[in-house]
Amino acid sequence: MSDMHTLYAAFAAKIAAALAALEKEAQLPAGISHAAVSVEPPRDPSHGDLATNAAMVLAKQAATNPRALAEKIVEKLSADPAIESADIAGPGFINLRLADESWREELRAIAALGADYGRSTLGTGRTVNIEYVSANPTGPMHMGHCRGAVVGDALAALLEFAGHDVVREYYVNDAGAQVDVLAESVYLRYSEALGVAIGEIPPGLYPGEYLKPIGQALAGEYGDKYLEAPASEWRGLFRKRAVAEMMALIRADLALLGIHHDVFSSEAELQAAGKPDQAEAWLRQHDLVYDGVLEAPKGKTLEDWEPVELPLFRSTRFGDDQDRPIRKSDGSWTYFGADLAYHMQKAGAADELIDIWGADHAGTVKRIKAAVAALSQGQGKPIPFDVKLVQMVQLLRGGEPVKMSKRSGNFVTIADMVEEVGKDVVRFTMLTRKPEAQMDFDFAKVVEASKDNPVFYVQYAHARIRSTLRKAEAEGLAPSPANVERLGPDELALVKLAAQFPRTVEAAAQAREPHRIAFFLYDLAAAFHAYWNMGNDDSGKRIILAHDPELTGARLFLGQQIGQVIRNGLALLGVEAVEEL
RNA sequence: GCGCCCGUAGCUCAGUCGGAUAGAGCAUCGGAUUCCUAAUCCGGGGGCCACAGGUUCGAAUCCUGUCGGGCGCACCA
Repeated sequence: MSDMHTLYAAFAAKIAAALAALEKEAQLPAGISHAAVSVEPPRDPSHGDLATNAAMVLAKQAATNPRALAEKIVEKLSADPAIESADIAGPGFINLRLADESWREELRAIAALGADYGRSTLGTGRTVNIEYVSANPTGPMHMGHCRGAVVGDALAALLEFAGHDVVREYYVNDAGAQVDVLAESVYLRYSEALGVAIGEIPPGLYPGEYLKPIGQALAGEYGDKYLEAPASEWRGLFRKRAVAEMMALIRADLALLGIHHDVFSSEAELQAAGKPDQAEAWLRQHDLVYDGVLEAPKGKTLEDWEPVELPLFRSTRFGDDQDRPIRKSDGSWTYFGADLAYHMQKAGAADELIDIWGADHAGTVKRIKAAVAALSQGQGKPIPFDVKLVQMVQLLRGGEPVKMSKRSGNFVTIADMVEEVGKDVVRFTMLTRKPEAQMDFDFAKVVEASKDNPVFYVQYAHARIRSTLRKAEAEGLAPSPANVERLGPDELALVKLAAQFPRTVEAAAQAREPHRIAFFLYDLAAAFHAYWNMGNDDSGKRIILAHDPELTGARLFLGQQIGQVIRNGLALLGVEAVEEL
């Protein structure tokens, strides 16, 4: 389905046609760029329904002044019956007022497209791989993972709705030192299950209770077979088993948030397949990796620092502070060394890559972007690659910071959080802020069902609509498009707002900012609540009017479509559109 | 010391590839409920868009610098 079905796109096309006609008549020079021409609703509704800056941005190239050019454009547009008026305002804006029928047509379009209203062809034919969460498989998901998980998931849904093929991917870091520590921690629980007194968990190991069941399961399966055995005999087995169990735990936590990935990629498998070796060989051939010694860090003094020769990637060529090691001194891969190979693997099956990272990894963005650029260009398939950084969330309860201690394994888990405030509140709250700004998450505020909480506000608007439709049905009244011409200005104003949904989807997808959907829904809900309350002051403005089934049908139809748009938007955010509150 | 992110109303935040008189919620003050869900609505007050320069027809938005907050800064991930 073409995005030309939406009203804003259709009028952008009309303006383009007017400009083309002027070119043909040599009123405009041919071949000038129209890229800066925009068609948007003016901030002030009294200016009209649509405004374009075409005359202002083209005047210089056309060697004329904006108002003179605007007059010519207006002349062309005025011929269109869908355009009721076209006026020139301010420095050269062209304000258009559309015929009411245009808005009624859009209302019918919402009904016809239903759940597909707002879907775009923007990304058709492009596969985007979006990697998010990728938490280490060493324990349950905690709050530190939550925002990135929600933002990544909403972005994936948004890009999909905008026409892209989307691959939701999770990188399982099952090859580093941390999973050996995990294996040891599980071994301790295994011993414990066999009756060994383990006492305090030694520092450096994972102390969480969640490892106990794995130790017990292993004790049940293997008895005391590994109790006296050297680590070399059990480490691999325990590691593999522990990672599998942790990933099951993590998937369950993600499911609580409504998040499901398409692909889980294992770092260990990547290394076993020799991908990092291949990348290193190529980089060395092209003098992008060399053996060298790093300088001591500047900002702080490290007592145990000593110079070591390592294979270094020349990230300084790409604006990084220093070159970065791809292997450790024992020959094993650094995270970065494996990660660059991993990104090439992803690039093989996608046209674009997006990573969602926590802000604490900001320092590593330059090196990975540099490596991906170098490798993908060198291999003849340069790939757009975007790293979105998600800022920290400060957890509060009634204004006081929630204390967390990593050492004791005492942290706020996602499971706790979803249980306490609910999936919808967690998701919506995380999406009502732009990701690159820090945010506070206050348990006390967020569960207040009315005050500070936009989730309920939007859901309430939807619930009101559904409730009205139920009540009307009980009275034998049904929504109908038959008499939409009886809808008045207050009602068409709602349509005008809802009609911005498709362009909001496209703008949000292009900017990769799912939070714009959340704010749009808030505005639409507010407009509906205001409309609703008109019926409190003037009973003639209520939706259900027993004496006038035709007008009632038209208003119910309007409400039905507003509800549809709210549902479509909430679906992108992964928030439920409730029937009642 | 260096890098990245942020700085908009008392508080929490929006602000469309630069566009017309900078918006919303909370808080505060004043109103609306015999009536489709008042978990809602209507109205008032509240701003040197951190500061200083620059770019241009036009800057909260782009550039430079300063100040303030956060995050990070050897073979951790």
